[in-house]
Amino acid sequence: MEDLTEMLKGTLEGCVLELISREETYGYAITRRLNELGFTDVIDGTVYTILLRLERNRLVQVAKRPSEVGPPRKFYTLNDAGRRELATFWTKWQYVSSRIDKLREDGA
Amino acid sequence: MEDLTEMLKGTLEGCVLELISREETYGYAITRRLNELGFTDVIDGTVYTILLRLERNRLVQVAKRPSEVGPPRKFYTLNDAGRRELATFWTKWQYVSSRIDKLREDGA
DNA sequence: TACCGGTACCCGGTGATACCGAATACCGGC
DNA sequence: GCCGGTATTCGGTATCACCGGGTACCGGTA
Repeated sequence: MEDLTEMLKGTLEGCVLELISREETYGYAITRRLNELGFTDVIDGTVYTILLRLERNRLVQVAKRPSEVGPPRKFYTLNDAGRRELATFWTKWQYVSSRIDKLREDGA
Repeated sequence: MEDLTEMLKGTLEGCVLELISREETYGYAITRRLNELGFTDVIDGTVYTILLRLERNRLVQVAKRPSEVGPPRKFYTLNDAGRRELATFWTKWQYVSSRIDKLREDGA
C-alpha cells in the first residue's frame, strides 16, 4: 500500500497506546508488531518519537531493563492518564470513522 | 466532540473530494455540509485551503459564477485525475480503517 | 582480532496538514 | 448607513509522521 503517512496522523499514537495497554512492551517490539498488523511502512524512528511524546505527556510508566540479545530495552506501561487517553482515542476514532463511512455510503 | 483535527489529517481532503464528486458545489456550501455530517468544528478557512490545494494539484475544474445572495461563488468539479485521487483515497481509507478496527478487536 | 548483521534507542530537521486570525467584498433588511 | 449572513483569500502556527544519521550492545564468523 502506497504512502499512508498523512492518514495515520492522529491514529498511530492511539495504536501504540493500545499495544502498550495489552502488555508491557518496548519500542522495537512495537514497531515489529505494527508492521505485522499491516502498518508495513511504519519505521522505528516514528515509534520512538511517539514513545518519547507519551513519556513527556506522562501517559506511560517506563522501566529500563537489560536484554540478553542486545542493548537494554525501555519497557512501557500505561498509567491512569494513559488509559484515559486510550479510551478517548477510541471514542474519537469511533466517531470519526463512522462519519466518514457514512459520508461514503449514503454520502449526501 | 473535542478536538479531532489530528485525526482528520489526511481524510478531510478525501471527504471534500467525495462531496464534490456528488455534485458541482462551492466552498461555503461544502463547509456547511461537512458541519451537518458531524464534522462540526471544521471551519471555512480549512475547506478553502483544501480547495486551493486541489486546484493547485489540478484535481478539479473551477467555474466562478455570480450568486444572488452574496459575492460570486467558485464552483468545483472533479476531473479525471480528481476521480482517480478519490478512488485511491477510499482504497487507502478502507485499508487503514480496517487495520485499526482489527487492532482494536482481536488486537494483537 | 575484526567485521557484520540483528537488536535497541535517540536526535535534528523536513514536509504535509488542519487550524487560526484577519482582511476583503457582496447583499438584503432594519 | 449599519449589521448579519454569504463567500473567498492569505500569512502564520502547531502537530504529526517521517527521514537520515548516529550510538551502542551482542553473537557469530572469517
